[in-house]
This record gives sequence, structure tokens and C-alpha cells, in this order.
Amino acid sequence: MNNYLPTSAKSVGPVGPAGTASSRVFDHLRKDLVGGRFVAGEKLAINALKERYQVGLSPLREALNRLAAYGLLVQENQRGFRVPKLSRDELDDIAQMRLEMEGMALERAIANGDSLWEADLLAAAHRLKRADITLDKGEEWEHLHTQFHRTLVAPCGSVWLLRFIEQLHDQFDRYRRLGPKMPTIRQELDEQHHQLVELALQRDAKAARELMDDHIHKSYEVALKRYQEHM
Amino acid sequence: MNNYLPTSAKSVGPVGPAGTASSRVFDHLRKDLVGGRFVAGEKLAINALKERYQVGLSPLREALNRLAAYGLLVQENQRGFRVPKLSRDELDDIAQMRLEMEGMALERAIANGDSLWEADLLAAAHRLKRADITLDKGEEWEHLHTQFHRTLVAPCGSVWLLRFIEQLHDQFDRYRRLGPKMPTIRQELDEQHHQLVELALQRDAKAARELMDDHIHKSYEVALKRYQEHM
DNA sequence: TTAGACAAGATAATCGATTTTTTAACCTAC
DNA sequence: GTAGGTTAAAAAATCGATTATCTTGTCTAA
Repeated sequence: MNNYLPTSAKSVGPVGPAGTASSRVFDHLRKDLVGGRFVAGEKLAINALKERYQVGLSPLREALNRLAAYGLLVQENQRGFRVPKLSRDELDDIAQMRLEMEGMALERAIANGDSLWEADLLAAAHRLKRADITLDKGEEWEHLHTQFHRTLVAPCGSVWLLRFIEQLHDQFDRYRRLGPKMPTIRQELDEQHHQLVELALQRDAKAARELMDDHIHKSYEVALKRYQEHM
Repeated sequence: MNNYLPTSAKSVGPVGPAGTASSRVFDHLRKDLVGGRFVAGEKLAINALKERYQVGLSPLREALNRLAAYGLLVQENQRGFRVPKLSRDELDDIAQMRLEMEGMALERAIANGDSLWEADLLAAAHRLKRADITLDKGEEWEHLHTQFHRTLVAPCGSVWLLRFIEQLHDQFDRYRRLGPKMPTIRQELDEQHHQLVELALQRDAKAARELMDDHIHKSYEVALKRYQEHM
């Protein structure tokens, strides 16, 4: 796998003893930014972050620089870092791009994926369902959800497509995770995950893409609602 | 414009006195990496870079962190930074993604672009032609070429699409700029720029996209040849 | 009253030195 | 000879302090 992000950025669980302070704080900040722990538009007080993440200035600044290049922060020369503002236009843009790119990736994955993929996919879907049933809609569910979507498109054959999709997911989740749960739509979305697996296993690319479009569209409606309530 | 990169990263000319050391070295390193001034796979000696760019350790490391998150460097925890390797597979991936994304962007730009865009486009094409005629195939031509392609897709309406295209261009140019000029194909490509402008002004999205596909395909052949000679 | 100048405090950026980790050379035991 | 272990040198990461820049509040002059 051609990988540009530092080791920790791809790691799933917590970074082991080998992780640098810079990477640990990058991971942590990334999660916090995506999870909505900062106010959009807010200026980051570097000294406060030093305390919060128990880290020195140098590794903290390196992490902030990475996050800015990744798109989860805005960097303005001589005036530090801020959390990007949210906007309806951008949400629309992100959702539209997800439609295009994840659709493309899913079609390719269905064409390329081998039986190992099928197994991974079933496993990822199962783990996600367990979390659904136990009503865990916290960090653990978020992680399994990300993991499921990642697995779904993994064998698309394009490192760059996967990279862009990952980035778009992070951006999308800044909107989706603004507010509290919405159980009704949530359940509908959860069911689609299983239908996606079935269609993928049947290698029905067309139907799978249509369902994926619908899935992203429904998620978009959730995100939009939360964005509007949040205003 | 929703902008995540630091001020300097979008600036066209040299950064003014307001630029930070970090941003200056980011710009400079980016140019050098895209222009092939480093050997692919090479490990960067940070102390040597300090000398080369006349900058201290902190701003240099911040620049390297940004470049890694941007995809022009690979960062491995505890063992510094290296220039990403080149591979046939990756070149194919990048070219394929350019086809998809720039095609999409061009169609949208043709649908959205106003008369100011038409003027900008004519201007960008003209400047590029001047550089062609004066046989300047150096940094200046490269800059005008980038600028032309940027202008072409600018009004596509998607900040994220533009961002990804920019990134792919940088990656593609790591291959295209491996070797010396190839005057014959070069001339052919230069002519296509003007045909692209004409089709754009005529709002012929279909023909424009086909020509863009051909343009990228021809560029791909150049890049591939250089990559193979370079091995 | 208000635009502009100024100074003081706060914040960002950078530097030089220190600590930690990796790399490579060498040695020893099998 | 070679695998495994030790250590010295090199490199990466981090820290603490300094310098540069921005921000805010206050004052002055029109």
C-alpha cells in the first residue's frame, strides 16, 4: 500500500509506544475535530491545546500543520490555526463528491474484489451490526462504521481514490456528527449497510451503486438537518 | 473561497514579506519535489535541507509535515521523511483519476462559467502561447501551464474537486517532469490547449471532455515514456 | 466624535540545546 | 562463518527560551 500519511494516521486503534508525540496528537485532534468537539470557526488557542493534549509546542505545531494540509484546519500565516467554518454550500459539495467518488469506487471494488474481500466485508458488517444491536452509537460505533465503508471500497484499485474518499468522509462527518442521534433514520441507514453487502456479494454493481447513492443521500439529509438545527 | 492551505500555498508568485519561513520553505520544497530535484525514494537529510533552504529546524519540520500530509513526502515515525517512490501502477492510477476528475470538472465549468471566465481563459491561453513561442519550457512555462489548466476548470463549483485535481497535477508532474523535453509531442499538446479554449467558449461540453481525455492520455504517454527511460 | 498613532500585552513563529531513538559497526559465543 | 548482543555515532523528535508579529485599548489631533 502506497501510504503518505505517517504511520499513526492509518492506525486503527490507539498508537503504541512507537508513536511520536506529534502523531499521537494528530490522531487525537483529528478525532476531536471530526467528532465536533470544537466549534466551527473557532480560533485554536495553542497554549490551551498544549495542556489539553499534554504535549510540547513543537509536536503540537507539527500536528496542526498536518491537519491544515489535510483540510481539517485552516492555517493563516502569522495568525495561527482555526477550525474551518461550516456552510451549506460546502456540505452540498462534499455530499456530491462522495456520490461521485464512492459510487465509482464501489463499482470498481465489485469488479476487483476477491473472496478475501467478501469475508472482510461480512466481518465488518457483522461487527457493525453488533454495535447497532447493543445500541452503541458512541465512538466505537463510529469507528466500526468508518471501517465498514472503508472495507466496502477497499479493492477499488486506486490508492488516490481511497485517499480522497477518506478525506471526504472526515469532512462529511463534521456535519453529520454535529447533533445528537436520530434513531429513526439511523435505523434505516443501518439496514442499508447489510443490503450493500448482499448486492456486493452478488456482484450487482448497478444496484449496489444505486443503493450507495441512496445511502449517501439519506446521510446527507441527516447531516443537513443537523447543520440547520445547529445554526 | 474555502481555503485550507496556508496563504503561501495558493500564492502564485513569490511570497511577500508577510510569509513565514515555514510557508516559504513549503512552497520551495513543493516546487523542487514536483520538478524532480530529488531522487524518488531518497531519504531527506534534514540538516542538509536546513542549509539548502537557509531555514531553522522548526519551520523546516513544519513544512515537511505539511508536505507529507499533502502527499509529496512519506513520513515514517522516528525515521524521518522520504521522497515517495515512483511506480507504473501509481502513474496509471493518477492518470486515470485525472481523466475522471478533470473531465467532470470541465463539464461543470462549461455549464457554469461566465464571461469573466471566458476572458480569463483566453488570457491564460495567450500567456501560455507566448511562452511556447519564445521556447521557454522552463519554470515560467510550467507555471503558466498549471495556471491554464487551473483556469479551465475553475468555475466547476466544487472546492473539493479543485483541490483534488491540484493534488493530482502535482503528483502527475513528478512523472512528466522526470526527463528532458520532447518537442514533437510537446507541440501537439500545446495545440490542444487552444482547441480546449475554443470548445469551452462554444460550450461544447461533450467535445471538450473528449479532447481533455485525449490531452491527458497524450500527457500520460509522455510521462510513461519518461518514467521508463528513467528506470 | 472619530480616524489615526502609539504602546502594552498576547500570541505566533523561530531558534538553540537536549533527549530519545535508530543505525551501523563491532564483538562474542556457538 | 554467523546469529545475537553491545555500544558508539548519527539522526529524529522534543523542549525551553527568545524573537517577531499581531491585537487591543488608549490617547491625541483634526
